[in-house]
Amino acid sequence: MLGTSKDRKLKERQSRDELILSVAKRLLVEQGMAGLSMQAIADQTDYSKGTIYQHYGCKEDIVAKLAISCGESLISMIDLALQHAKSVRHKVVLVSAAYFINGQAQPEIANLVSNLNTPEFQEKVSQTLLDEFKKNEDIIIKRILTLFSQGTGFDSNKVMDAAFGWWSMQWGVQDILAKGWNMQDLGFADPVQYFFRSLHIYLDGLGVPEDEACHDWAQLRIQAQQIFQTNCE
Amino acid sequence: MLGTSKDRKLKERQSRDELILSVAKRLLVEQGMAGLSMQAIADQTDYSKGTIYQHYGCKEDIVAKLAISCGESLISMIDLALQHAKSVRHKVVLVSAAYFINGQAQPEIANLVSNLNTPEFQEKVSQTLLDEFKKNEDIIIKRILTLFSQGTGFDSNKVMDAAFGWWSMQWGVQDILAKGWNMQDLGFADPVQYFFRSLHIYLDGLGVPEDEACHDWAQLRIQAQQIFQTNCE
DNA sequence: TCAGAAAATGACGGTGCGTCAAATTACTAA
DNA sequence: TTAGTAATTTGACGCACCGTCATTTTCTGA
Repeated sequence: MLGTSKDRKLKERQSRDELILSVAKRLLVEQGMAGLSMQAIADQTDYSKGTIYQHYGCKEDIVAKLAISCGESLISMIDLALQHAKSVRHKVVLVSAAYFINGQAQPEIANLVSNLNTPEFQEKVSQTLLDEFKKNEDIIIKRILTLFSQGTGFDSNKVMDAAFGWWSMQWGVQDILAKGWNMQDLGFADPVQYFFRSLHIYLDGLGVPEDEACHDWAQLRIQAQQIFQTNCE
Repeated sequence: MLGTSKDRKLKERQSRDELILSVAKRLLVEQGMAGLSMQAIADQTDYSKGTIYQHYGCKEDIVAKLAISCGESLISMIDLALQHAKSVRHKVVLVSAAYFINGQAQPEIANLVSNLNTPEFQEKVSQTLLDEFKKNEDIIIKRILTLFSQGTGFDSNKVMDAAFGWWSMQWGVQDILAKGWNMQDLGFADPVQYFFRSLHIYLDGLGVPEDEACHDWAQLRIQAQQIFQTNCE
């Protein structure tokens, strides 16, 4: 009987936690970072500010939590991509596709990631969550390193070069998309398409063998969505 | 006599403007974005808040102004790079070097650039300054487009691809450096070196002819600093 | 039913932004 | 020189948000 009461409390706490996160997410989607205030979350959850603070020590912790779970869904998509594709090139391209599809599924959250790396943010967010967030980045880069070290014959230096280049390119585009940087004005109608073309150029430079299965983004997109569907429903 | 009085006022205003910007810059360098408050600027300039607000309608405008002048110095460095280098590859590499050297000369300011592209920021900053900022980006991307269209034989599509890939890579690394993303933990000791290696790989993929004059970053750095010295003294 | 623990609350102090009526300074013309 | 006017400067004020904590409310188990 004692257990029951504790269990119930735990469940209640957890469901409230979910409520907080979902309200935070909605606020973020509807009003952006500026609209995300602890008071607003309190109002919309019908709890008081103090109660919210028992779950998260600061606004930044909430944002971090959202970003972390977004990162987790990305990782699981990446894993599916790596399982599915055969050639190295196909794998790389599908991993990038995972980024875009994950980003399109929850744009507001995916865009938070770049905030997490600012000093102002890191000063405030709790160490635990920051570590968790960094662990996700670590996992992804490790996946990329193994990806490039298997089946290419690259030595370890070249593997690093390859991973770094991919990483910076991916991050660059991500940020370009995130900031809504109007590439149209600069003459780039569809950044994602340009990205994939550039990525292929980079892979050419690395000497990664071609693979027709992954040259067209429109096609790849459908392919990727099928692979990732477990995460998209 | 009437003119003199007006002139004096104009000069006073301008010198105060410079004072405000220099104080803002110092605050930014010493305490980061968090330490940059209108009150702090007022205190340190010995003017009142109201007076500061006659120069800049909001904090964001000040940041924008700093970022714009940083962008201008970058552009002049890029122009020097383009004048100086002969081969396409050398030009591209020197332009990237300009980014790094400009960024290292004034890291706190260079890192602001990514802030300017957030929606929160753009909501607040004045349209005039935002336009000016965007014009700088426009200028740079145009330089890159001409760079890739001259002496390569690329058709206009390939020129766009080339420019986009370079742009995203450059921006990706810039952000990685800006956020102090500890690449060391991930195994990348010197991101800038990795970047240049990746850039060469990308240029290889594009089919841009090799040029020994620009393969080593340590060497290139010295070269670049000489070219840019007019901006660095 | 009730005492004591646990949890929720929101008023409060603190900080920063941006405004604006009042005070100060500068200018002009007699 | 001086009185009146225009321009400029000032900082107190209203507002919004953060994070805290004494008080109140709810829960628990005897």
